[in-house]
Amino acid sequence: MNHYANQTRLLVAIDCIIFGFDGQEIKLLLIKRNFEPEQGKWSLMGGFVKEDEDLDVSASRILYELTGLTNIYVEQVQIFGNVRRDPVERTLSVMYFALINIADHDTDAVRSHNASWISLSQKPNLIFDHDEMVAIAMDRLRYKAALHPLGFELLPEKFTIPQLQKLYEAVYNIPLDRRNFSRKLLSTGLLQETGEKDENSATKKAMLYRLNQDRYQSRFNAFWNFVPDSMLV
Amino acid sequence: MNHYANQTRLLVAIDCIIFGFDGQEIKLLLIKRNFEPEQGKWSLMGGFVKEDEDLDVSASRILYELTGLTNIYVEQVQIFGNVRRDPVERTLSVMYFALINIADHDTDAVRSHNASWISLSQKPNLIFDHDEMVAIAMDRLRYKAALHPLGFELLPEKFTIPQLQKLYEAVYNIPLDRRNFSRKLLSTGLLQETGEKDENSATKKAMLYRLNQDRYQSRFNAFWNFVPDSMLV
DNA sequence: GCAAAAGTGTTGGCGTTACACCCATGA
DNA sequence: TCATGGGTGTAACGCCAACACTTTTGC
Repeated sequence: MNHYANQTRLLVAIDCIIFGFDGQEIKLLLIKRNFEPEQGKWSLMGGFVKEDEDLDVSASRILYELTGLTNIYVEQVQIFGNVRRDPVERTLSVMYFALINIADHDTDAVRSHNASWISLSQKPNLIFDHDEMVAIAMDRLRYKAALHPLGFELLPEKFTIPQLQKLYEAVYNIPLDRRNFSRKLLSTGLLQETGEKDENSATKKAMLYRLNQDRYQSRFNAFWNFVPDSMLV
Repeated sequence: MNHYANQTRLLVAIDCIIFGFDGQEIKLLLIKRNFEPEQGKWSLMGGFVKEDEDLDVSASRILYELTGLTNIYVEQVQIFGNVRRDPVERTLSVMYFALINIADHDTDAVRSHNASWISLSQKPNLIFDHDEMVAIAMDRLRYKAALHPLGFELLPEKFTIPQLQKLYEAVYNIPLDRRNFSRKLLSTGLLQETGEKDENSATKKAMLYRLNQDRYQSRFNAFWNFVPDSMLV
């Protein structure tokens, strides 16, 4: 037995929801399509899965093509499989979400793909079911970030607590108390002091921290709420 | 443009992790394969996605074939896509988990598929990557049940609080305090009294409740911890 | 010195835990 | 009437939201 007979084979694509953070707002990396179908419209970055390519590898390849980055944080969210989701031909789509630091990426690669960073609040309508994908990815981000310390991938390697707070405020669109946020975060023991300070500040310079990767991996499931319960209803 | 040229098409299967509860233990519905490949070994229930079938429909069809049940609680977990996960031929597999009340299902359909309910503690090794799928599904169940009131699908329509407690104890393999469990649960307002009592008990008969479906839907994300934080590390 | 941002302390309320106690049932 | 399991009460503790105060920096 070396193959399954009489079974349908289907096209399988990857679509990437790429989140970035510029210090103020959550942004999405979107492309204005200069190819068919739906040329001229906005969509997520995507591509077809190849014959000999694991799904995760495929997602990483597509992200690399657009951003020039390897070792990005990616996470499979779900697969979309409605028969008529792609009007050209039935295509399944595995949705991945990625978190990257906007400052890191390769601007040439982005430009050559006709892509741009667009804030969530100004997102245009996207093709197919891509709007729904973005909504689901955002929900996932909120859900996870409410329970786990998340989002370090969206910041520089060395970051300050106020920067991380800004990120959380952007994710949930609410203000958080500076003092409580800081204490809760430090109590996790996830941050290592670098001894340096943020020179960009015009006033008191905040301490720069680095993520303790080992502890982050091992204690990821030590749940932890950054957001008041009332937010999550 | 009516199709995508020069792209690989792939086999896509569904595999179902079917959880049940018998009042004491969490069980899995597994089949002893009387067909190739891997005839004679144990596996999850599965099947190929058809040409004109949405993924969720495909999962429901496969569950119906085995259990005779419709309107089962199913949830897509993730897609497995490693190139060599199926030794016969590359096959992607979309993993679904289902929760059903063991007492409900169609025993003839189960028997004709050579399937059995097997407690997690006695699970045999399964084919391909199905062991990994079960582990991931169990993690998902634990994760969700820690945050949301979950598992009503595993119980009869009318159930007692002690029954639900037994379920939670089985999911986490830990004892829970009867009194605290009961109060926490009632405080959610998710349970409606039926006025009836459980006649099966030999001692004091517990009150039977019914799930308030509307409230359950709308407040699912009102997070809620049944399990001490220490369990979740 | 002043405004603006960062860091440290203190409090009260609320939810959770860990118990003791009472009730219903059948043998 | 006793054993078993179900239901209600409560006190201590800990966490967290809310808010006051101090420190650093540049103009």
